Amino acid sequence: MKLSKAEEEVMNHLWHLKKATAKELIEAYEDPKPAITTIATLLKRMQDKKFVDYLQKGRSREYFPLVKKQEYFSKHVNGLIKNFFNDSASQFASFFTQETNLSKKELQELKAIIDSEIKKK
Amino acid sequence: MKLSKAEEEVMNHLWHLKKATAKELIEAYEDPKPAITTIATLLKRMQDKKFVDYLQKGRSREYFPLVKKQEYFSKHVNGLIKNFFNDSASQFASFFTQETNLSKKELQELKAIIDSEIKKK
DNA sequence: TTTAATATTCTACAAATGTAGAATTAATTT
DNA sequence: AAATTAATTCTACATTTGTAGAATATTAAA
Repeated sequence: MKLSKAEEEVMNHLWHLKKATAKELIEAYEDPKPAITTIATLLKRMQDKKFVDYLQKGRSREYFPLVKKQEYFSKHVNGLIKNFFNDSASQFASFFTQETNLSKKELQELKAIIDSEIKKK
Repeated sequence: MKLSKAEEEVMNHLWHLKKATAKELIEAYEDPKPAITTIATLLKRMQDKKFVDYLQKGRSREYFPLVKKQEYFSKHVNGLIKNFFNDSASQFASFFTQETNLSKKELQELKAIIDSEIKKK
């Protein structure tokens, strides 16, 4: 199961805030902010899909993520890789490295990360 | 503008084949293959969106991509990065490196690519 | 407690998507 | 030429998505 675009945006705010009410989520949006009922609808759908749950706090609900960004995202990336790069992560990686505009500094950082990953193997 | 999931799949086959008729595209699918009318619908929608065009070849049409995979994909990735990593490609990169299961060999290749990218800067 | 404010749910609806049968057109074979 | 086959277009329809007003319930303020 996957979140829709609009749901992903909610989720993203929620990951960031860790937990939040509908109202707080709206605040996280840029203008033009969506109607609160829109957020409510999305949250309900997300709950159906088991991506969030909530705790009743006073009169309102405090939603929280049921999946970690990492988890969600790694699945997402894997789908992407499968879809576009015939399941070759390294093909994707090299593409990525060449196409995104990483600065020299960022590339060096990335290299360091890769080095430490290599050491782990 | 973006392609839908199903359209992306057609596009992917098309990038691979370079050019193809609806029929040839279907062959590229795994079972259960979609109906040819489904492919036709998708191709027409993709044409409306200016992602493909065709040349009439005898009785049928030979479709070809109007956008390069690279182009399409780099936009796509950038959207993804923006969406999930607050526009930080390096954040995405390090995530990616740690989350996907690249082998030692692949990591070393990646490192080499990064090195050559660093040199270019 | 009447009223006002707030939160949540219902209902709605247009647009996009996935999917494909029916109809039509064009070419090929009898 | 008539019948068959193949390609393309039309039409259709169920789902999913984005969006939010109307209705309802709950709580706080007057």
